[in-house]
Amino acid sequence: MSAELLRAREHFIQGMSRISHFWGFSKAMGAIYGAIYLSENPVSLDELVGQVGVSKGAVSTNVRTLERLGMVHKQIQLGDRKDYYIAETDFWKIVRGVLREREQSEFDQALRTVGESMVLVEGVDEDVATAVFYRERMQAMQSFFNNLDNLVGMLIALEDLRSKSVQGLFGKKET
Amino acid sequence: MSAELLRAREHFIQGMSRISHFWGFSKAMGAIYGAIYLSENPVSLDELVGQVGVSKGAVSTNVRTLERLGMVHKQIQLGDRKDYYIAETDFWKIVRGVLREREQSEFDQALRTVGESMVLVEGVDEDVATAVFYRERMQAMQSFFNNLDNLVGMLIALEDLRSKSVQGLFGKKET
DNA sequence: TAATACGTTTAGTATAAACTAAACATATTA
DNA sequence: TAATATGTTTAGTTTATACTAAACGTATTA
Repeated sequence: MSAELLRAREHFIQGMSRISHFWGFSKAMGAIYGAIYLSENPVSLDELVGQVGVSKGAVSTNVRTLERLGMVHKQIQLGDRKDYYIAETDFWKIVRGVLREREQSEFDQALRTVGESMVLVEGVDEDVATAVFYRERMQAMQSFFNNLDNLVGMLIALEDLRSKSVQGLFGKKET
Repeated sequence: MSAELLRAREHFIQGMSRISHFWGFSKAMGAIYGAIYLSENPVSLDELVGQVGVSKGAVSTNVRTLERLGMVHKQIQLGDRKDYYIAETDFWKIVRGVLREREQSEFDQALRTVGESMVLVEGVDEDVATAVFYRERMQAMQSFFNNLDNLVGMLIALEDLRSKSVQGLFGKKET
């Protein structure tokens, strides 16, 4: 492969690493996704080890996470014991997967914790003024998380619509 | 303050730590915000040291970040050299601030990197098939980031509307 | 001017995350 | 059955992050 293409690939993969890290995943995971994404053919684990330059163990665990998130798909080929991977290219589907897998459970946790705190404030009959204040604030916070939850739900729904070929909603700056 | 309230406060603050960490900030930052959020009166840096249980240096840097994000506001009181902090309670405003400060710059970076990679692919006249493939894939990725960018812009706009008292859009599950 | 009260910065340290190398389990082939 | 090829798990190490303790700078007071 020409030096230019190699550099382009390298640069792109670096960018994927950075984004991955930003979203709270490991850099290697982003790099691995990038490598798979820029492959015309399904990629084996050992090829990834060579291309990305991390150990087999790291590739194994990272690729498993990628699969769980629906970012790559395993492809077993007949008469070949290797696992091959291809990239999911519907990014909105990926966003849905990540939101469902991570954000939703975190949001639920947040809601639960705030709710539990509110329960703890119930039945306090000393420090009345402070208790009232706590209730108000916690209530406001809970309300926010509920709304955020709804908003994420709306986004997922919108993306579901979009994936069903309703076009034009998000295309303003499309290049 | 009663033991119940203290426990409620503690639990709430723990939750804020967790959320903070989830969003890629330090746990201490969330705890500090929680402590300020649950204070009826403006809180000084030294009070925070006592309440949250981290060092003065850590409080100093974390509270500065909180202020930069618009999550707390400094309040200087006449004839008092201490800085006091109060919590921003408009969470959508906070979301806007965080989006603007962090996500936007990251999105821009992502767009730039992908763009640069595409430039590197331009003018490759060997490996034509591969170059075409790279261009397609990178193009699709860039398109996605553009759309994401637009979507975030839409959200900020929606929240701006909401903050101008257009009600009912996000209230479905409000408690 | 010295002493005090504050917030900030810095050098060093602790901790958590993610990696490597190697052992391992399992399936396939010779 | 032994040897090989594969993916996974584990123990240990590296690295990045966030903290602590203390020095520092600056403003205020005595």
